[in-house]
Formats: sequence, C-alpha cells, structure tokens
Amino acid sequence: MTTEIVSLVTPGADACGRLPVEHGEFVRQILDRVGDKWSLLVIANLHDGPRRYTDLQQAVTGISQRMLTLTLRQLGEDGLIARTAYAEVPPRVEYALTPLGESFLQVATSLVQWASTHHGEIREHRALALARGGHGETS
Amino acid sequence: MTTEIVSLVTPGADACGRLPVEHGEFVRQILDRVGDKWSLLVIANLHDGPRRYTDLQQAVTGISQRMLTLTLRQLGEDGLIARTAYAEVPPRVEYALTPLGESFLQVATSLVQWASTHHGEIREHRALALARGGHGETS
DNA sequence: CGGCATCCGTCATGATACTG
DNA sequence: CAGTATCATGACGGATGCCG
Repeated sequence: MTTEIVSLVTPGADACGRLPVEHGEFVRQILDRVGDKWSLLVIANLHDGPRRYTDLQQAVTGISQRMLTLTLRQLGEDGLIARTAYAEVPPRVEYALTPLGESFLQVATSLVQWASTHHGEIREHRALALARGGHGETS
Repeated sequence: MTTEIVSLVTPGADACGRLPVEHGEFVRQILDRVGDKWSLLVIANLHDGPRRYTDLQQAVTGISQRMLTLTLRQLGEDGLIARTAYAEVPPRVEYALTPLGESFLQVATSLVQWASTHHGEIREHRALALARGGHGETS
C-alpha cells in the first residue's frame, strides 16, 4: 500500500552472505512497517502483555486515534499482534503480541539498544557537521 | 529536520530493562534514518568497502541523485559514513563506512535476517487478513 | 564526474467530528 | 470505550537543469 518495490538493488550484488541485499523487496516491506512513525512504539508498549485501545493511546502519548487504529490494523494484518474483543457492556478490546510479534520485538530491542548506545556519538557528529557546513562554510 | 519529537511515550513507562521506550526520542531519530527509503540500502552497499558516488547510484538501482546525495549527506552528518574527495583531474569521491556505521550495519543485518526468516509468515498473514476483511466482512 | 537547486506530485500524518 | 470518516497539510521523494 505504501510502496511498490521493483528491484531496489543491482541484481548482481549477491555472493556475500552478510547482507542479502537482493532480498530488498521484502526487507523494504518490513522496513516500511518498523520505519513508520508508530509501529515500533506500539509493539514496544505491548511487551508487557495485552493492552487496551485507550490504554495504548495514552501509552504512546502523541498518537492520534487514526494512527493508532491504522497501526494496530497493519500490525494485525501482518500477524505481529492479535486483537481480542470482549462482548461486554463497556466494550473492551485487547491487543497482544503474537509469537511472531515477540520475535520481532527482540530485533527491535537490539535496534533500540544500538540507538541507546550510540546516540551520543551521533549527536556529536551531527553537531560537528552542523558547526562546519551548517552556516559558515569552510572559508 | 524530518521530525520534532516531544515525548512519544508515557513518562512513567520505565521500570523494565527490556525496551527503554522512554528513550523514544533518539530511537525515533535512528528510526527515521533506517526507516527512510534509502539509508539502509546505501549502507548495505558499503559493507564491501569504499564506493564512489556513481558506483553507488548504480548499485542502489532506483535511487535518484537527489536522494543519493541527501542520504549520503545525512549519513555523513550522523557519522555513519565518511566522505573522501580526491583532487584528481576526473573528480573522484569515495564513501566508506565508519566504525560507527559498521556497528550499525550489524544491527541492520539482524533486521534483514529477521525479515528474511519471517517474510513468509507475514505474507501469509497479510493474504489471510485480506481474504477475510478485505471485501466481504465476517458474513 | 560529483553535486546542488528548484519545481512539483504524492501520500502519510494529524485534527476534527461522528458512530456503534 | 472503540473505531470510522473526512479534510487539510507538510514532509518525502522524483525529474529536470545548472555548476564546480
């Protein structure tokens, strides 16, 4: 829905078992999911266990109903989370991580940890780059 | 430049060492980099060693000069890649992964591998979801 | 060759309002 | 409480053309 990949990388760029870039097609699909603004946050907030719609909305803070609903639906369609609706008087719906979702959470976690570890370096680099070419040139 | 985070998640959602969601701020910054359309692909194409501008443009296939330049600059500012310009008659510029960039590549690789492993499941789920709610509802 | 600037279309995102 | 529908916007990305 969001993208329509074609080839992405040179068709002859394989022969290295380290990063199967040729599979860019589905890598991009996954990336479009993680890369979007909320998916990862929603998943992260599910690591504790099932959570309700409103509950999530507050947990993620800045998310709108629209985006929460959309993200939840996408994640559900991808099989990363499961939706359970209870036919009670006050409607209650819970979302939980599926096994697939949990396996993804681990990958996501390593990403987050990398970010935690290196964001300092990155910020330094950014500041440095900004100081140099951001306004005064090299002169 | 792309986003202006504020809080992202509930300020009281810590106490769990597994996913420091409270750090969503810089996680999002990283995510905005990986999540964009090309960064990961460019980085992946650099795992081999230094590469030239035009070289990269062909390697990534669908990328435009604009996006390649932009991506390269971003990555450079973040300290993930290094730019080396040779003052030769035919101008030559090479881009290479920095140690930071290589450490990131490892994380990216695990993400790609997860994608490789589970894209099948995801596609199944998607097809299933599509078949059910895509047009006919639940009877 | 390598790179930047501009115009422009698209689409994801967010705000708001309404329904079951 | 949970979710949908509509509208507006602004970021993102692509094409083109010019400069070092």
